[in-house]
Amino acid sequence: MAFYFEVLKTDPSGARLGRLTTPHGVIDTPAFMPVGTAATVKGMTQEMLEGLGVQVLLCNTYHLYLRPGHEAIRRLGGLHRFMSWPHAILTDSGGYQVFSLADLRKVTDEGVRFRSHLDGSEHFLTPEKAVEVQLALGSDIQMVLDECIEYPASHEHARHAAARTRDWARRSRDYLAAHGGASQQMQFGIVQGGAYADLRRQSADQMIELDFPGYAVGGLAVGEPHTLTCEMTAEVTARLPAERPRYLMGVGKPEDLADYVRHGIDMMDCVLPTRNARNGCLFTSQGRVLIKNACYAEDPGPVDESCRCLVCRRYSRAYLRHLFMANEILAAVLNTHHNLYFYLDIMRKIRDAILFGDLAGFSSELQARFEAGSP
RNA sequence: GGACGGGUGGGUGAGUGGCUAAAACCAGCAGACUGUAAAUCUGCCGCUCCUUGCGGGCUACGGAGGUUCGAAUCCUCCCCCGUCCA
Repeated sequence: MAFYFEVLKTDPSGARLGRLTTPHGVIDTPAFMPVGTAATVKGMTQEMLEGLGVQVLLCNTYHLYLRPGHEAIRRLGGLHRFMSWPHAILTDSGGYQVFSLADLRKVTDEGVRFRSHLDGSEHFLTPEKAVEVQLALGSDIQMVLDECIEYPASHEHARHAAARTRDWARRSRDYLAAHGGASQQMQFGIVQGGAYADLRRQSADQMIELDFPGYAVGGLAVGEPHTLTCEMTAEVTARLPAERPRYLMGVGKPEDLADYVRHGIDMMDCVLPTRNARNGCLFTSQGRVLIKNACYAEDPGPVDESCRCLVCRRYSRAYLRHLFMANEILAAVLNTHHNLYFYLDIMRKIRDAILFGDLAGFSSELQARFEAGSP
């Protein structure tokens, strides 16, 4: 079996230490997946990512379908070879673009009509098409097309989106099976339901009924309070089968990662470490450092005293600020490197904490540090 | 020496009588960023006062005068800068 998920240890909190085996390597869970939307984690080379210990990347169906085109990538030997990433890849379905490109699309039961953000051309993304594109890309894990909605949203709207997501999930599953893809790629169903517990439970049950090899919780972290994100997540994970991986999509802030894990989450992804890095926001053990702040102009110290990453070991805040202010490309590279290291380091510590039975302690320590504010 | 052109807030540079503390961009200061339309976006950006308000006062478009109810904008002289001619 090319895919294999095992839970090695379960914490009393519900946190799980696990291992997801894919044709392109093992993923130690709980795992954080850097976002490489357009087949690149902006600013990072694949070698750098490997050096950081990244085991799985997230890439995007919608973006790669538009450019360079999934067929081109197929002809070039698939996404792994195309982007020279021999490790695991999870592809998102384009469901998030239903949310983020709300002005450029129209959703119907059949699918989503997008007007390309690149050239205005029209494209119709159906659940089947999303599966087809992801098959062409050859990712290890593919996501079903879902309808991610905004927060706040009415119960009615959330119910409709969840129902549509369920229908799309069924179509996605069937399409993959009909094309013999189920043995090549793991397909995750996505639970929706907005901020409504009853809808979340219902959506979870429906996804379980469809019997996916893995499940995702989508439509969260779109503006709602963190406690609500946790509540919704808990509603879902309480019902999901223990032996299958759970992926909370699009989270989160560093200080919140352990909370999600404690609610039974195995996988997460987020643009925060990479995007914020490019915008000059560095995550540290003492809180956020906005490196462009004037107070760092002549600060010879490292970004984070207690960080062991290459950037913190070698460069000063003053230098990083200079690079940022001067609009140097290296600023994005170094900042991204640090932030990803920071995230992956937290995940490492989380896994250790589960192993040693002290996740609660680690979690509150994380929260406390961030509440203390910026250094 | 002469002829043109030009001197605007930290910079570039709009603005040719009131709607102008003065466009826009840059620089600077601060903030945001959660399955990436993001190396993006937002706010502030003369000084000052307070009852922080589409609030008051002061200063400001090379300098000094003047015209006008009102001038960065018109007039006079002066000082600088550029180009060209001697």
